[in-house]
Amino acid sequence: MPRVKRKLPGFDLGQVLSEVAVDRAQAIGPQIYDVLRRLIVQSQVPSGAPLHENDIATACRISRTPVRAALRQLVLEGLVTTWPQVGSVVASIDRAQIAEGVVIRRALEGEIVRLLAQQAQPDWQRIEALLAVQSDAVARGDDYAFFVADEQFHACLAEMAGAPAAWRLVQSVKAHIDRVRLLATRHQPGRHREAYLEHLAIVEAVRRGRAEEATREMSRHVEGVLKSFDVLAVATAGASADAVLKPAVA
Amino acid sequence: MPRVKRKLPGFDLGQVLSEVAVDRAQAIGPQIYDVLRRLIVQSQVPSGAPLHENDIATACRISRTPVRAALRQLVLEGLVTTWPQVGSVVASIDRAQIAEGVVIRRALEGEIVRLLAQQAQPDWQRIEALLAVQSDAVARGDDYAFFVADEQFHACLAEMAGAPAAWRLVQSVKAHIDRVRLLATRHQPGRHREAYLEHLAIVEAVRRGRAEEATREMSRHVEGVLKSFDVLAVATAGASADAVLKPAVA
DNA sequence: TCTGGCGTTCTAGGATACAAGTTTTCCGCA
DNA sequence: TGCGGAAAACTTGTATCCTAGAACGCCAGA
Repeated sequence: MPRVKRKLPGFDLGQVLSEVAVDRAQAIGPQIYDVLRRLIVQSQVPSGAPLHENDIATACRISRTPVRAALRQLVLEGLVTTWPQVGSVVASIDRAQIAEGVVIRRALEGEIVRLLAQQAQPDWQRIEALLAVQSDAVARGDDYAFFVADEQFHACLAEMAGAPAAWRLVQSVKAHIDRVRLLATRHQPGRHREAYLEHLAIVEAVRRGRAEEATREMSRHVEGVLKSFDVLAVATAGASADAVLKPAVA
Repeated sequence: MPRVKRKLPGFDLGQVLSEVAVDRAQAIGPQIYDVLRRLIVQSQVPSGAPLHENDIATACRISRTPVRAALRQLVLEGLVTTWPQVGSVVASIDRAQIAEGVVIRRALEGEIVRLLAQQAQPDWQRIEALLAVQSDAVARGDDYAFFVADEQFHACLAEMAGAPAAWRLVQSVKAHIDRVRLLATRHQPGRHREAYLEHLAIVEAVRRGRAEEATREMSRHVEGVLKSFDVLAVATAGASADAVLKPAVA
């Protein structure tokens, strides 16, 4: 079995990338990185899809050099797998990785809300505004809007806790987790309302200065993705030979 | 004032790199990354030293391509700063960054020992062996040997806890912390003995299954670097215009 | 039909060439 | 001597070319 398929049936990377407009006045590498990362996280480029440097370069009308830089960074994040002299593919999602991501987020974001509850003087207005956006997104059933607001909410907490580096680390594991969350969304109609309520609980605990409670609520919140994974595993079982999720037993 | 000095007085990168032997049978980029990272962490290439792609490439008898790959990765880790069209330098060390590194390590490694104390069946023989090496290094006053054994000790804990991704994240912040520790070593003659005793305390707590105690001991342990930073700040105050440490007020 | 070997084709890695932008240098000039 | 300012000499960023190695496909042989 080849490690990298030439083409993934029913998927055309060139078509997905054809609308990408690169700004030649800015550095190209980071732009390609941003585009590819977003496409992978939102599963517009599915697991196992080949990411050949040449294909991407020609689709975006640029050379391979900035494409290589972007792919290397995605490899470091674990979103892409590259086999030397063979090719690159979008990494598949396995449960162990998600589970460890949960451990990492629990540790880091738990610490973030603990710091917030203990010492910082949060900008409540900003948090309230983000919660309002989430509430609105839930009411409208706009999953993508909720996803964006959720990202901003967590980033806001980290920023107010004065932990920018911690947030960068969280982001690198959050990418994998978000892939699962976004894929599972349509199988979990009520999940976003749940997540919103968990956010409320976290904020309430922080507001009252209850560090331990805030940490506990954050743990519960980030652990939610494990359920999403299992829902997704059931929903996609046997759906396709090119499994989105890596089999539990490799 | 230039953002990147052409040359740092009293320092010759070419000389440091002249002994580097690249294995043309392996990928070159990762080799250069490893070399540069080690040189920076061990302060054999000091803060502020220029890292021009061409200099490195010619010194190692290779092209700029793999050098660029290595530098990009070091930039992501925060060990190198690159200004577009201007140049790259070894990043300076500032206290806020170290402090946040401590927070991150406390969160992640605290979680690691908590997991170990709660569930895992650690390989005590391996831990004991590493502790013995440390004890030996302390007795001989071999700072570098202790550094290596310390790295292995922490890596061992993470591995046994089944948290390889968490360990990778720890490593990325540990690099900055190690720079401080290694620089401060000669100003803190008893520090390694202290660190060894802290390791013992951590292991003892884990062995007894006392998760909270293990976490607390790990916190104390990783916080030690803040003292090292302050010792170093005093020792190097006014030592040089090209400060190793970034001034508290930028 | 299956299998094994060999040549073609494709891939990423590295080297080299060129472009765009910044810093330094140096010369005319007051 | 001090000061603009233009040009030279750097830098990193991008494009293109070459190469080693892996996978595919064809074909001969059983």
